[in-house]
Parts: sequence; structure tokens; C-alpha cells
Amino acid sequence: MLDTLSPIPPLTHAAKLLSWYDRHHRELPWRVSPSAATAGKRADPYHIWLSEVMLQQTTVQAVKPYFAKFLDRWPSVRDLAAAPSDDVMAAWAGLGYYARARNLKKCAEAVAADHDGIFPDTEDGLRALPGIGDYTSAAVAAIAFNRPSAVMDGNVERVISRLYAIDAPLPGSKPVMKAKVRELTPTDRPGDFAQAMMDLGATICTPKRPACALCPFRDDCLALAEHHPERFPVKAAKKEKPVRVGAGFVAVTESGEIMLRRRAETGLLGGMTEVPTTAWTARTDGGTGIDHAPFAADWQACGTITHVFTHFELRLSVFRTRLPAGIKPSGWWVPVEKLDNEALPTVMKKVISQAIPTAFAKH
DNA sequence: AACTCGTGGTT
DNA sequence: TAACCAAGAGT
Repeated sequence: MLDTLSPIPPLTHAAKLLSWYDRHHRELPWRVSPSAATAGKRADPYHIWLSEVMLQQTTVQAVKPYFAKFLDRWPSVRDLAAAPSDDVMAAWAGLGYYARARNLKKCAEAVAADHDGIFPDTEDGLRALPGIGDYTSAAVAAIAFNRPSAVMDGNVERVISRLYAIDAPLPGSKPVMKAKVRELTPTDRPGDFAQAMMDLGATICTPKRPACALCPFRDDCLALAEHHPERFPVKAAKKEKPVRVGAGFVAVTESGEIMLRRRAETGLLGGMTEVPTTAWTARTDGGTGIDHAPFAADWQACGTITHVFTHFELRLSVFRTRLPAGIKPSGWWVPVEKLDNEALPTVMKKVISQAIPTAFAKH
């Protein structure tokens, strides 16, 4: 005896998500679409790695022009390994989290020198390289090498926490969430699964007002079942941002050159270019004013700028002076019209723009 | 384990 | 507009 009508098995979460991804995936410069992958096109590990490092805590929109610029200047990981560090830092300027750029260079050098210019094709091998942590190693292994790694970023945390209505707060609940991701990840198309989870979090399962009616998990989601998807993920309370103050000094020669310095290699804005500043302290009377200028001159106040970093807010008073020809106190001098070649972080561009409104072209 | 580390867009 | 937060890593 045989049963002629075996029941149709329910679709797995992965199958639902991949079906959704095949219909709704986004075109991105570093991405191979599912249809192109079917035709045999493979993702370039260098492109995937470069994009994943740039995308750490950074939006797709911000990354796109930097990704194009880097690929144009350094088409292969060997090219990047051979590039001068100053060029890489200047090219990264404005993207933030500058330790990423320092580690990007170290990683390229390691791949070129220790791996014959070929990226390791396992999660563990990738994880051992500079700047590649839990997320990036799993993402590159899955997307570039089709490994069934459990890929979890902020988007995936949000999707998982809602799907299972996880009440435990982040970051403590990360291991529990990662175990869920590991359960869900298919051996077939793991890279597309990872990208689909992140796309879902970015476009449907958004932090506010998620579009649950369009979600492939709408029939499975416990947070939706209790009519409160926005309650997840639960996060530990964060502390307030302190304010630090200081002063920045813009010195210009009569021939239009501006005085610059190089910041310490480690720490905040490590290895980047700056104009001279005082220390940045919490106290307004802690040596943060004009009396701590880099050299004696006719410093003129020209307002203040504010810049918000991850863990503090900075308020800098800006001063400027014009030096007579032939007098150049110690420093390094660059014509104002060539500032675009320097590794100037955004806060320093704000200071210079405050003193010289025409210094940078407006977009 | 908690803290450091940028910037720009969205709400 | 103040808060939130984005394909996290290193220490």
C-alpha cells in the first residue's frame, strides 16, 4: 500500500526568504545578482571584502562613491597592498572609523605577502586577518565562497529578535540570536540567504514602521503576532554624550598655504591630517582657548563649529591668522586649493571652512 | 565586558 | 530637533 498524495511540506524560512530575494533583491556595485550567479558569474572576493569593510557601521549610499574610487585606483588586492599608506588614508577621508583604513591596508599586505594574493576561502582563515571580525569573516565566506556561515549584523539582529520575540537585551542576547541564524542558514545559497536577511532588515523589517504586510515571514513572526514588532530588538540603556571643548587654528601664508599637522597614529582620527588644535577637554578653562595657540600671532576669532562623534560632542572655537611672507613656524604647508589631496576628516574640514568659507567646493 | 572609534541620513 | 542608527572591530 502506498499513499498517493503525500502532503506538501511547508516551506522553510530559508526557502521563503530566498523566494522573496529572487523577486526583490537590490542591485549593488559589489553584488552578483541571483540570475547572473545562475549563469556562472562568481563574486570577486576582493570586491566583497572591500565593500564589507566599508559597510561596517556605514550606509550603502555613503559607501558607493568610495567603493568606486578604490576599485578605480586599486583594481586588485595586490595594487592596494603596494599603495602608499598616505594615499589610502586620503582616499578614505570622510568615510569615518579610520582604523578600518589602517587595517584595510594591513589586510591587503597580509593577503599579498602571506596568501599569494588570494583571499582565504574559510571563515577561520578570513577571521585571522586585520580588520576582519565575526561579521565580516562570515559574510565574505558566505557571499564570496558559498560557505554556510552564520552571518549576523544589525539588520539580522533586528529580524531575528522580531521573528522569535526575543526579550533579552542586546548585546547580551547575541549568542542566542546567532544560534537562531545558524539554524536557519541553508547549505544551498548561503550567500544569497545572508544578503537576503540584510536586505529584509534594510527595506522591510526596518527599525520604525516595518512593512510587515510585505514580509516573507509575516505568518511566522512572533513579534507581529503580538502586534508590537517595533518593541524589538530590546537594547541595554545607553549613556549620555559628554561635551568637550577646544580651539582650532587656521594659519595661512600670503601665498595661500595652510598649516597642517599629522595626528598620532592611534586613537581618535589616528594618522589623519589636522590643523593645530588645543586639547579637547570637558573643561572650558583647561587650556582650550586662544592662549594655547601653536605660535604667537594676530589670531582672530571667526566663530565656532560643532561636531558629534560616537561618544562625545565637540565644540571648537576657530581662529585664523595671516602670516607675512618668509615666516613659517614649524608644520607642513599646503596650498588651499590642494586640500582635497589631504587625509582631512570631516571635523577638520568644518574648522577650515569656518575660517576660509571658500576652501572646499560645495556639493 | 565595556569602551573607543566618524559620519550622514532619517524620523 | 534631538535621537536614532547604519552589512562592527579592536582592545
